[in-house]
Amino acid sequence: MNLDFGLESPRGSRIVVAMSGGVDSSVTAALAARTGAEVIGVTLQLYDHGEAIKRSGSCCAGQDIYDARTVADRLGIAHYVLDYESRFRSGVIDRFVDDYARGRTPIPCVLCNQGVKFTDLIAFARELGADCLATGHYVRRVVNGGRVELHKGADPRRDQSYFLYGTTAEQLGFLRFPLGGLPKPEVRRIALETGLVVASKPDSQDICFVPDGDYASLVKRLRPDTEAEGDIVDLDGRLLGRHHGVVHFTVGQRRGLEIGGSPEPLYVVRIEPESRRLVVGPRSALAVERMRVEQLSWIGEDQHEVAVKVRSLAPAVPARIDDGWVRFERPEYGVAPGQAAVFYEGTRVLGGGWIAETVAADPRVACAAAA
RNA sequence: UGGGGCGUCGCCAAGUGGUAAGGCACCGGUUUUUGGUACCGGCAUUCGCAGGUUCGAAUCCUGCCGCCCCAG
Repeated sequence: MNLDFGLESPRGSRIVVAMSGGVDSSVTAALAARTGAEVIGVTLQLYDHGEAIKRSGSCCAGQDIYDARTVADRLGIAHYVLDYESRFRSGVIDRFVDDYARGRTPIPCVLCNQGVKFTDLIAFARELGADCLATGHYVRRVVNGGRVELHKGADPRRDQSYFLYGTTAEQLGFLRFPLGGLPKPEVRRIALETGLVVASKPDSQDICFVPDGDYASLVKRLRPDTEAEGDIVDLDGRLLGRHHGVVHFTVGQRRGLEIGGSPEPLYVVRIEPESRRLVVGPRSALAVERMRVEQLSWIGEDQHEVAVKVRSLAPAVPARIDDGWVRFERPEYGVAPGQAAVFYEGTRVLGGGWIAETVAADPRVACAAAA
């Protein structure tokens, strides 16, 4: 286990640890403390004073902040709580909501990591005179010659590299991910051995700022227009039914259409926010042959032949990048605008960007899109 | 109110005397630091209604109701 955090001499160094109040970041703090370095835990208060207080296992609010503090006390390290609510609101929640209003499918975790967590928190850590910022992400930072690389976490079921593709080389130089080489059970074991109160706390899941997974309520509250009803049509434009707001749907989605009677399942093929129309079709209509990716960011050099992930859980598939367009070697299913495309070479993260538009493999669908 | 056809779960639909397939939808679970997907499980004591025949009917008979088509 790499316990020196990549520091010349841990003793005498200062490590800031981002503590969410969960098991992973708590163990990260524990490992940092073991090095003998001076460790400062920082917890970001990101949203919602009231509602999340009783809810545990979310991240960065109420009970979780309390848990982080308890762990910090246990470890005998300093602990700060930073109020980042307003920037989280504008940098993550507002964009999340706007994406839905535009018929796209947002992925807030990427924005949160790139903005609030890394940009802002790194700046704060530097102000504190820290030598590095450690987080509990399951990714690996590999120093290869003079170059710092970002790799997938060793535990394939835990890998979080998809959410971190936007990390810059400069940020990577300052970051440390001590859990990247560990399997989750080992992390829990360390938590138990260290006597952390969060040792058996459930893994967080869903969107952290959305209580009980009901993201639609939040979006509807902030953008009432997203709950306007609309038509559900097939690939030929025939009316099949009505829906209760585009906010409830994402490209590739099957459930919730409430349209029965067809011999095979129907999936959302396209969302047209202006007309509030939902175009649905069979699974074959979901096949995408290429997609346009915006705001490309590269950790290393850019490349053309890559493996690309279009969602967090999905094997990376071979593709070729040309001028902002990514062509899949084989059609990929359920590619939703608004999601991230992340490029890999083996376990190494090359970079990524936002999926802006897709071109269906089935010419019928492409035609319908043009119409 | 002449002729023909049909009425089985929310939708589509098998089953024509032996004790209600399947698909879609829906619901639940599993998986999961995004949304979704996928997978597993649940889902008609009852076949438009009422009688009758039979050991036994969704399946046969009679009547009624409803819908569709073709003619007028």
